[in-house]
Amino acid sequence: MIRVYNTLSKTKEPFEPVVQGQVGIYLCGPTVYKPSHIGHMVGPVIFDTIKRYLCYSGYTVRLIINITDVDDKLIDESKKRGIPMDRLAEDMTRDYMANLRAMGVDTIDAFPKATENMAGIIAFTQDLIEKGFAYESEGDVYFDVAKAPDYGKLSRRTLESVQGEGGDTAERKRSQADFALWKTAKPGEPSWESPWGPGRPGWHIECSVMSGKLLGETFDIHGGGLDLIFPHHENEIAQSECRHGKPMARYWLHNGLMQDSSEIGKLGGRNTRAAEGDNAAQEAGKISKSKGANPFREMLQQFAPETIRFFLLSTHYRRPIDFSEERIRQVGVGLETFYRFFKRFERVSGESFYRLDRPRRRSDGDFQPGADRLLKDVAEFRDRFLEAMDDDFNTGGAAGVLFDLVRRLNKFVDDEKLEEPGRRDEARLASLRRGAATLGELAGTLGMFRDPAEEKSPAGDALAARLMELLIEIRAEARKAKDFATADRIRKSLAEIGVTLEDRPGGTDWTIG
RNA sequence: GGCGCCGUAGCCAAGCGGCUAAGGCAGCGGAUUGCAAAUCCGCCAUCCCCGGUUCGAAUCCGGGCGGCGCCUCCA
Repeated sequence: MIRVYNTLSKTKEPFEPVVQGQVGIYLCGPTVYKPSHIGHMVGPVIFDTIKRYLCYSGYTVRLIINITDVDDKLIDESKKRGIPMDRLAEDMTRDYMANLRAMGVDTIDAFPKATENMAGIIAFTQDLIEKGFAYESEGDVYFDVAKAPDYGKLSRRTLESVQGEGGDTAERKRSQADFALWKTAKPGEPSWESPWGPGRPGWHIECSVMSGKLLGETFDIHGGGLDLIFPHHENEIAQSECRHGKPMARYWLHNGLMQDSSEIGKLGGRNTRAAEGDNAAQEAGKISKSKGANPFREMLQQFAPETIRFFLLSTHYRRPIDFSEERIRQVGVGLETFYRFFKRFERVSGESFYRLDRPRRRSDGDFQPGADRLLKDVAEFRDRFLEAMDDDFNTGGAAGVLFDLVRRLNKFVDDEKLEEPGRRDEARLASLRRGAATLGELAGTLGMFRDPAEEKSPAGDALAARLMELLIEIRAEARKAKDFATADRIRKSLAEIGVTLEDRPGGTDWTIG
């Protein structure tokens, strides 16, 4: 039984989709006006993982991420750069997609765009006007918040508390809390024809339109960053539920935001902030507002994608996560344990870990360990992993179990002395294989260890390989002759240029880094 | 000011009323090794503070202190 934390109820609830066995998920995606930074990867990686886990648990899952390709920020940026808005959006969408691919996020079924759904947006808006939930005003169309019966139920706000300043549209709205469904075009702005004149959609409407079109009027999971709860998701609910007269989504899942700890100041809320004036710490906190929000593709030069993915999954998705290069580096060091085991597995079994037949479904992986001590432990770790994931997708807890599991497998290889070729009988190898396949099965639900990690040693450098072979051979002869001075000199000199030697019963291995 | 989140070892982090408080990084012992590397074993936490509820609290309630998010078309 999977349980999920629902922002709507503020409690964990048993997960039951609208249609048995099928799940629809809508995740609010980026506004494509700038290259994506690491903060943009948090949601996709988490929901990609959630989809993997739900599929693993037997559900058929449809996962949608929208692309906002028309918006004030896009208009501003395209002006600044002197390129058309659609061209800018296209470029930035390509950047976003490339980053998702690098992160192993490849379970997204559709990326609907606002500009490709204008007819639906206009129809939706018109319908809201006809039903009395929205009104036109000088070419703009506003949602009449006062007409929404339970407005504020997601963010727990009262109508009085959301009366903003209203900005330059104040006099056109009935209430300051009303929000735009359609905005009339200013001269020179991209626009679409509508019953209210040329204009473009407001921010929230596209999500109501596209989620309804692709997933139905009531779907299962709506996701996004915590910062979207108000006003974005609140307004989506108001639009969709007023139009359809039924709940928009069953479960509202919100992920914590990436923060830049190097910029977090000591300042508190907005009052303090206002008092402090234009302090540098104004930029503190969320990485999207931070100077440290470097393009993600630059970060990919620095860290292995799988390391970044594991870093994002190392804590519970609802918690904020501090960005720090040192932390990502430490996660990378931890992952080495797995990569070394995979090599060890191949050495011992003669098979590639990555080619193992991994159970794809939870039910396929169930097994009776019988009297096998190793598999008994493996089964126990598997249960613990699944228990963590069942509990609101606790990837941090689940990741910890993976370390327990790999340690147990290493211990098996140690105890049974499988590094010694003579000890590798079929029974022992079968147990080890089963254990490794289980590790692959579980890690697969996190989208981890799907393909061999990039080798640090320069691939295809045949010369280096030949030279190493030679050095290792000379050293082996020296060791045999108990000439440890020579043997150690070789190893030490290699260490100085970053090459590590590892002596094993079956021979000597070398690694770079 | 309103709404909400968080505070567990040097750092990160799981834990959602009940066995000895997961795991990672760093550190320290030991096994193994000719010496190493890797691996394994072991050690390292008065759970921010103060009250309360309970047979029993890191976990629930109240109050402090500290940090953060939203209320500004940011994922």
